[in-house]
Amino acid sequence: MLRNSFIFLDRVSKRGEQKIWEQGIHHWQDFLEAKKVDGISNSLKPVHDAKLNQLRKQVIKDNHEEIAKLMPKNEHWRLYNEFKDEACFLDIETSGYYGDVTVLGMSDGYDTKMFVRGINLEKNIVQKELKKYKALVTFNGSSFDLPVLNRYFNLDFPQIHIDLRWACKRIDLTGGLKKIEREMKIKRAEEVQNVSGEDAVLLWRQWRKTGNKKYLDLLIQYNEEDILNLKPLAEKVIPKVWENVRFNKKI
DNA sequence: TGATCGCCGGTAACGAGCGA
DNA sequence: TCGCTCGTTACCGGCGATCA
Repeated sequence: MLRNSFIFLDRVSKRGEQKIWEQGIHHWQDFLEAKKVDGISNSLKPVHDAKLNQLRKQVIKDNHEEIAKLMPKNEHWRLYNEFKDEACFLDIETSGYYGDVTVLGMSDGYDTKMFVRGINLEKNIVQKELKKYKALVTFNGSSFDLPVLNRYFNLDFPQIHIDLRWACKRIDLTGGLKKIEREMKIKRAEEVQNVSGEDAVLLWRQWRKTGNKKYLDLLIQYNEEDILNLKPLAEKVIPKVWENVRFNKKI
């Protein structure tokens, strides 16, 4: 997917990328070997060649931070296959509209780690955990989770960031994570099937008020379900988005 | 090589929609 | 309800293709 992409080249739009593919140039190597590419001026071709070589080097070095900078943010989903084994599926709960972070869940797709305010949700612990990953996968994280975490902990996120909300939208999947999960037939544990983001706020308040651990456990389970479902969602959605882009079904 | 024309990308403004 | 980002649209400037 990554090595078939040309979208990161200056003055190459989605339509421009289609035109490159239509000329039989499907791979970076094809582009580098071509003496002339229609739609690319002779003066721009060496500039693009240099950028492709630069990106190729960063891929060989596995330098995810540089790759993240070179690829437009809204096209980071194209890096999923390259980095899915080093990706962190992440979701947060807060105490209200853009309030304090109460629960932070991270998963590598197999194991989950939960961080709870007042227990183990501390900047240095979170920072250390985040550093293990080269990519972050969220739902609406670019608008919510990452800005909130940034404000709460003053953290930077140099990783590749794949926001599944926008990947879903490209294949006409809208309406929030829970609705999309149902449409994609991704199951959620019965106990938290009817829990919403607003309920998560209430669960936190109940836990703080009563000290009854059942509220906290349910909140943690809800967050855990969110992050565990992000992986199957990415696995289902990203190949479909690529198919749309690659075969010009919808760009 | 220079002139012309048309297309395409960049940018700004605004709206939509999602999270808790 | 608030804050945020992305998508859409319109406009403008620049680039590329073509021709003489």
